[in-house]
Amino acid sequence: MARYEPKITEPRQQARWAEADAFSVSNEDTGRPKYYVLEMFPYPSGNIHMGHARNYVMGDVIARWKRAQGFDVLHPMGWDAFGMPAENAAMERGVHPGDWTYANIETMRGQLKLLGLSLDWSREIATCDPEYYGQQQGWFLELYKRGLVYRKEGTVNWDPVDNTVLANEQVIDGRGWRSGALVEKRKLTQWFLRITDYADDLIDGLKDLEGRWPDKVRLMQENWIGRSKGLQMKWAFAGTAPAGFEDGVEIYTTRPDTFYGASFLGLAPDHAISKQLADADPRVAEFVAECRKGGASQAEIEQAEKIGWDTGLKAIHPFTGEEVPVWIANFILSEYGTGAIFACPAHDQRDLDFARKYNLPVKAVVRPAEADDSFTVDTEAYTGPGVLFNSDFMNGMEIEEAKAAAIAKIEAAGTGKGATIYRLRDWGVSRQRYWGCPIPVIHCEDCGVVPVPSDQLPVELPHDVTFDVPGNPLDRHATWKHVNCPTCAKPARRETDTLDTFVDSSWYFARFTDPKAATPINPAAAAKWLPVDQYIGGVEHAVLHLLYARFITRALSDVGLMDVKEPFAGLFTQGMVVHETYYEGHEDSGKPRWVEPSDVQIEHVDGKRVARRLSNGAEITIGDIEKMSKSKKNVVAPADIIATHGVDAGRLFVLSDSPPERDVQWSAGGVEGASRFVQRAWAEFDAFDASAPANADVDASLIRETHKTIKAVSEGVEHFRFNSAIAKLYAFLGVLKDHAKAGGEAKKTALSVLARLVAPFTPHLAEEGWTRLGLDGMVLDAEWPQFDAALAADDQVIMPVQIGGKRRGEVQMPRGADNADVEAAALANATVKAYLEANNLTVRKVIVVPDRIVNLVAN
RNA sequence: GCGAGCGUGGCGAAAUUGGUAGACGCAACAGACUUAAAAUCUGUCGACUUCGGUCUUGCGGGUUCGAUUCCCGCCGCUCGCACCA
Repeated sequence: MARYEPKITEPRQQARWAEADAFSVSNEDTGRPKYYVLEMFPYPSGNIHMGHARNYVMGDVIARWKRAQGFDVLHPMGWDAFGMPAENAAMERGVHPGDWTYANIETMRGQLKLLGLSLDWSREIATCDPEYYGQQQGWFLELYKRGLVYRKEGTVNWDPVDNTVLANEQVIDGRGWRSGALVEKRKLTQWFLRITDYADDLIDGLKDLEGRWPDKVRLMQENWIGRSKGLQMKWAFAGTAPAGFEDGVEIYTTRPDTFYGASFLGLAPDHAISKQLADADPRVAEFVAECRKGGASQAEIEQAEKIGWDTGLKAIHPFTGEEVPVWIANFILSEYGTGAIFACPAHDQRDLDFARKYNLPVKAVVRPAEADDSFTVDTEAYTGPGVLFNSDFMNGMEIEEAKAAAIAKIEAAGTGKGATIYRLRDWGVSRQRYWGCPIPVIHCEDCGVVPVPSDQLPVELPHDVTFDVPGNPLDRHATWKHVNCPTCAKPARRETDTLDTFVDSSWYFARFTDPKAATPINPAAAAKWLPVDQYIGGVEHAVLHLLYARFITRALSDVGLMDVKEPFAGLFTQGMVVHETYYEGHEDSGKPRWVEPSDVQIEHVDGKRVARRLSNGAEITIGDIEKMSKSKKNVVAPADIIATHGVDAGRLFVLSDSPPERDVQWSAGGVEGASRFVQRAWAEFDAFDASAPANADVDASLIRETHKTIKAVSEGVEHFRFNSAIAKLYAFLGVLKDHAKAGGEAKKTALSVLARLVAPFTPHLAEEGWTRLGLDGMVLDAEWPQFDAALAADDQVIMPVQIGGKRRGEVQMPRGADNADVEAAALANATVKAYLEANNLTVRKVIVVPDRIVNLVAN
């Protein structure tokens, strides 16, 4: 028997698919239902790694499976091609970012094609292509016209390593999401997109995604948007008010029920009043400066002590008329709410810590239902449910009731009103970088901000730029920014900021529906294909890309460019590919020398795993299992696996070992197991003998097993349980082996089912098997097999007999047997009888779960 | 601190309306084939056992005829947010 040679068969089948142009899909109506499956497109960093491979293979399984079910499947691929690494390469190696990017795309496209993915390459796009970003500039100006884009001076997050501004979503633990540098605050005039206009809709829309998006991602978005309902109101000052605050100071609270526990007013150090006082008094200025010192990292915030400054100002309590002091406090954020609060120490831990430190009053106004009015608070604020007391008109009310009453009273007085505020900030999209989409506006001294006329789009990046000094190459380019104003023709200045690359990826899925359209989006094509039915990618984009894309989809629909609300009807977040690490030296000493897996051999000594370097035999340390990364050298390249085991084995392994949402641990043994599967499956196809006679007994059993397998694999694929589906396929191979004597139609059907069921996972093997069976055409065009429910279940079932919940015997019964018959059989069972007698038990009750189990309750 | 998820053999894991715990794979061990090794094939593979059984899904309780699954309380790990009023 010939060994299966992936090196020969895989290129052969890929050539057949290419010859047939099998994966190009038309926008014409075919009468078939549509299905759009998309994986998050890659940044062209240089190589396709195992993480990419797992992601795209998952998408390919879905795409091939849906195709077999008769759908028109759109499965495109492109490149998220703008971004900092290209500029870093330019700085380090003197190559042009564009040249570097396009060379990487070339390499990676070749690597992707090796994977045998059912991709429609005719729709390929790269976001750095002027054809793409020019259309992006087009819709950007549409949003500008509608007021969804604006420019303002504000405090922004400045990444001192990448020399650019970052959006809030891109700052993690106070550090740049890409560079890891500590982010600084700077005042700059920047472009913003009004994502906050959509805050409510973005939260409310999450409900419709229930069941199709992971709960975790929906929750993260909800928390990120951070909607809270409360009261915004002014507190008047007693005596002289700060200039401009004669009406009082505006505060925000979610706990208006605790008004009577108010102890002081707190202002953020950046609040306008704080600044005014700081300008007048150097001691205040010094205090404010002190507040700014604390960093933004976790540890620093946890340790940061609450500090305050008594301004000497007094504010008037809106209900009691009493005067309360006004403090500047470091724990109050200027960016949230109004940057000012009223503090109720008894029911807020931060306020309490502060009040205890500065000896401010602590008055409890909410008590647990079971406590009485003597309830007080010591060092722990009471934030639980309860009843109001010490609160005049609110006494006896529950918290929610009291909130409503307090808001109503303030609204009646006209000093404030109920308000909903959000944690979400508008999206700052200006980047002071070269390799991005130019913001298509011109600054004219006379006319102000002037959009570039549409007939002058795209605004293309200049090619001749230098990276020898820090800063924005566009800004220092000799000629590019000097243009004449489109309105008055006077000399003017082109905007030199480029757009955040997350803008590029916020609409690419729509562009894929007609990537050559003369407008950003072809409405008919978008209507045909959108939303994306199944989107697959990493969970790290839960509040970045996935939130931005939902926003842009809504915005583009609102300006009439398409008509879609949610871009991704279904989302799946897949786990990473991880690998053991190996090193010489001590990790603790800071200088581990990482060793590549290809240079490592694992031995078993006294039952323990010991690693040795192949090259010199030295014993080395086995480190943690971590995400594959170049820095730790625990990388296995897809191309190497393909060369040694073939694509199909690699595809099978990344899906077989762990549930798709969990990390999968790459192992040499694991992929060898997958490779064995491919060989064994081929052996079954290859052993097929069309002339072998039918064999009634064996065939009947094989038919049953075949239908069971169809059922299990179909359900596994449907519910993203690829590992379970593959386990069933392994088991089916065992069945085929056990039924070696089967013949005739039953055998042929079983094998043709095997070919179709493995096709999403190991498509090349499937085609080879299909051809070997003498079947026409390609598996690719074959229908997904259907199972017969009656045949997918055994006609005889083994039912365990439990006594008191412990298994004591079993009876074999026909499927669907009457409970009475089952009970009789169980009681008549010799083993069961013997046990009952030996333990002197009498059966009191019998529970029969049809086709499952019998439980005898006895004593 | 707040929120969410997870915890099952030596390892990755199955067991989705409460019904035979450990499917399938890896590793390991034994055997066959081989001059030998690899590959391949066959078998064993949760723990203890007086071979009758007993115990076993992080720990402790509870509900139930029956719990990996539901409830309560701990312990541990992972992820997200983090002074958000």
